[in-house]
Amino acid sequence: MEAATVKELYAGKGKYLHQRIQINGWVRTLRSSKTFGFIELNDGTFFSNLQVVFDENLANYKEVSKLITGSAIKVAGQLTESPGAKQPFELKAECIEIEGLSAPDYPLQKKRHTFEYLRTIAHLRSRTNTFSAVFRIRSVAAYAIHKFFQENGFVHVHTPIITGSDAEGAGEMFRLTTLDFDKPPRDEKGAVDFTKDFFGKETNLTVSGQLEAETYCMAFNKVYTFGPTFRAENSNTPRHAAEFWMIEPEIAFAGLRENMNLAEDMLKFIVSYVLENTPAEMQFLNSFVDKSLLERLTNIVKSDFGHLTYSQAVEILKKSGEQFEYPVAWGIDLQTEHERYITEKHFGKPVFVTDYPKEIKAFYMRLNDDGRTVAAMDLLVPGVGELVGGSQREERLDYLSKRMDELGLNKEDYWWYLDLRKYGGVRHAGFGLGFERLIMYLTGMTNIRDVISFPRTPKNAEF
RNA sequence: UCCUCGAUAGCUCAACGGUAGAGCAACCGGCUGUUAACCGGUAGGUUGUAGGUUCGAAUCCUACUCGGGGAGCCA
Repeated sequence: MEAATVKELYAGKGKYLHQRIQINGWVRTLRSSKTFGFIELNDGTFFSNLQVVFDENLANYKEVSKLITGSAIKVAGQLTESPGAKQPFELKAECIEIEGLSAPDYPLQKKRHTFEYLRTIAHLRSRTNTFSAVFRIRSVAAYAIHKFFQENGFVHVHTPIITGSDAEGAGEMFRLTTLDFDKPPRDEKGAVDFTKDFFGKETNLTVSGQLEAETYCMAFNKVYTFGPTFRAENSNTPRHAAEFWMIEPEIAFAGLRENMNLAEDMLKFIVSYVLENTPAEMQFLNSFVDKSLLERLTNIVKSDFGHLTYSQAVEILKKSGEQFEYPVAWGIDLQTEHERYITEKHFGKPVFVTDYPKEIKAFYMRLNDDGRTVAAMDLLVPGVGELVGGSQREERLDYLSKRMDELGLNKEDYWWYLDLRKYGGVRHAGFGLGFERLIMYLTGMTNIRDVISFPRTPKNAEF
């Protein structure tokens, strides 16, 4: 008999009822009495479990009734309507084959565990309801992202993970080397001689694929990257990880307005797609993790995102009458508390803040006509804060060169980036979306370590 | 990195200067429709680590390690 899946049983709408089937899965919990018992079986294909009923007619009744949580079994029997209220059908076992026993010290109980404890058993936590929901949603969301961009004419670019430029300007980098740490080769000045290293120069793990993506944007018009990113910042917060995934679209012949429209369309598409395709998971998270999750996500799809400039945001904050811990003044970057006020209290929905002072933004952002702000945009969302950061890029070679000089950047390191402005450079724009922050937003999980399978954070690279 | 709170049985917690306990899990037994099943029993501990104060420390003090929350950096 070929094995069916629990997903098929739920999708089959009665097709399997009163049929003999086989299901392979893992015991989530077991309740037994003298002559019969129940097993909650999860086969990994679906969020919900299948209730298996077994009785003393089984040849191995005694062994089955003593199965420890986590054990793997194969069950053959007839699918019937269930008299119990909590499940539409159940499997009357005729034969249960024990495929892999679990040990008595199995660390997962049917009781609720703290997320902190589950992080210490990250190799097993995917067997819990919450992590089963989170990681299926993560998978579906990743698919939705590719679907959105592919269906809108974007080309997916795999930008390098190893980068030779040490000046991408987005934070501390992890150095990559094959040199012997105990006795590295030295040059005549006594410094480490990286010309003897694997690549013949200093190399690091990427902190952003944006600059490389821009080069492909000038060939394909619309491109996106979706890959891992590494930051060696000593950030100890629920929102930062040393290894995370980013989505970075880049569009040609487009400015800030098109950029914001793209971000809004993309976000709405992903949210709708996830809501539509993982209803059981969303319902569970809404009940046990974040009671306002469904309302918030539905609201996202329906509402038009807010728009205001940085200057307007500063005015609103000044007039708000709120007591902020940090002062509000034009020219200073918005603090987390300021961003939260704007998106959560003043607007109550996602908001684009645009046109920041050039001093607090990156060198590649396009200078506005006022000469003191750049065409930048941050998307702030309730609960998570900054979800998207982007800008129109400076396509004018003279402006870009001048700005790099002002900031003391070595233009030789960026020769290929500057070439883009020389050979048919056009208006273009793009943004970066932190994938894990999106997953946090989609699931209601409040710690980034709980939306990454094996999170890497300062002092933690277990597994 | 800074501020702050915490660490006691496998898990979740209690004991707040005077003999370390409970629920769940595990193990043994009972129970004919359970669903965080229920009922009875057994076993389980150098109280995060290292010092100090005290007749006596899980409890008070110091340092360190790890974890939570907040901040910075950012996505």
